[in-house]
Amino acid sequence: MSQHNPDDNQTINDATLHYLDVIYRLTAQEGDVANTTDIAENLGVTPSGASVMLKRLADRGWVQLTRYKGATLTAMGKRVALRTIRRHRLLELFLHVVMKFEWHEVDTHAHALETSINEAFEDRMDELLNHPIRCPHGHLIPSKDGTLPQVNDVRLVDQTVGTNGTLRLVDTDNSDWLKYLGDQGLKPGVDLKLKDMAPYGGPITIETQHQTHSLGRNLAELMFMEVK
Amino acid sequence: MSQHNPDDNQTINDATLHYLDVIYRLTAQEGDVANTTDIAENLGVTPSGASVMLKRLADRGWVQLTRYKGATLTAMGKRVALRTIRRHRLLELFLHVVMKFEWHEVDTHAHALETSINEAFEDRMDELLNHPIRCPHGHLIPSKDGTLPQVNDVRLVDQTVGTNGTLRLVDTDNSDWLKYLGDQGLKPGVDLKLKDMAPYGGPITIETQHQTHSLGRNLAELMFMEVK
DNA sequence: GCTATAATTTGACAGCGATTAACAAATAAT
DNA sequence: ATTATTTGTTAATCGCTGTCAAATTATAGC
Repeated sequence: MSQHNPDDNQTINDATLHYLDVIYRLTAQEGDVANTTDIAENLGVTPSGASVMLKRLADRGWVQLTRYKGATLTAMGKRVALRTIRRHRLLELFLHVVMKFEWHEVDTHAHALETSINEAFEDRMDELLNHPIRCPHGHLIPSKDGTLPQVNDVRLVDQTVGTNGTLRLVDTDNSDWLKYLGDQGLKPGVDLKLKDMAPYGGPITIETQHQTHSLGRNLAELMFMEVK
Repeated sequence: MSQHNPDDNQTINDATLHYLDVIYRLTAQEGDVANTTDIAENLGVTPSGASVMLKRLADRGWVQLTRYKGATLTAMGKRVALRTIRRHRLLELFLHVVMKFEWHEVDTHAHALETSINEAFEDRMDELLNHPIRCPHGHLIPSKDGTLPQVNDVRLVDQTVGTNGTLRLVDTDNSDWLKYLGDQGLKPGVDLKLKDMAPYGGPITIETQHQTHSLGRNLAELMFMEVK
């Protein structure tokens, strides 16, 4: 499509938006550079295809490219990426809260829609959801001007045994893992206590109101909490 | 976009879906043929562009083409078109009822989204809206197997003065006209009585519960009612 | 029936986002 | 330091949907 957006994101096409989105996510930590292979993988295209496209995006001013090194977003690219991410996360929450999709289903739907909605739709979701700051997984929703809310999320695995707090973010879009965690009641908002951390990458034991859970390190590493 | 639909409408691309949609609407009355210029106009492309694309659609089996005459849909094309129309109309109603958009705004939004949603989204809207049979303008929503509900809509201008009934359909997507009629309270569902029809294409006078309206023939011709 | 006009199609080509195959640079391993 | 491996780029090409200009067909008027 795809160019039927009634307004804004003016004439930026779907492909560009998806590239910017992916590059943004791959360079989320300050100083990071997104490499061609990762970008290609995230978009489901071949590295050579991504390479060609990245050159175009650089020519058009969205991307800062260092040959054989990788890509970052320009200020302009970042602004557009944040707008897409805002729409994606608002969509995820909308799909979950209003349309009653499960939290592990919303990413796929949101992805398909994020480049088709316009500003009025974005604004309407924002109103209906009462200006939320997080998607169902806990990711922050950028404001329209591209700023992110300030929060105190810390990695579960960086805390000491005995820490109390509230689960705030599960940082993955892997549908299977999300379904598993959701079935256990481990979604943002639950209060929990860190009971045990086995050494050498062993499992983490956490306690919620109702039960005790033992999680592999890979899953635990995705989880962020706000300490009480 | 645009090919990010998680499922179904398998790999039929946006352009194809929009062509089929337009051709379906231009051939709604039995026996009609859609001519190239009209199709082009409805899609915002040049007639030559439409001509090229129509040839392709014919080669791919969506369209029945008679050179220099016009296009109709094949059974396959009709099935796909009806699916898109179903999604469009469900979206319109969803946008109106759930997202609180005005009835004259929904067509544009629905158009942008109709090729991006998947079957799960379609089904969910259908459930949330309780399996509706009409969009906000009164157009019928085809079922998933492509059948249209049976109704008794008749043209207002074909009735005799004194007829009572309920407004059921306003057959236009012209946003200005819709806004005007909506502001007058003339939306599907209102009861009305035909008070007067001036001859020679003159205005039609109708009475609703609260007031009397005088409408030009062009507007009146868009309106369909169910006679009491 | 012939001609003027309108509608339609064809041909040549462009832009975009992909692909594959061949080549080049960077990096790690010995 | 040289080689092998991994990663990235280029060149040629494809499929898709368009454009414009020119040629063709249909249609209406006389």
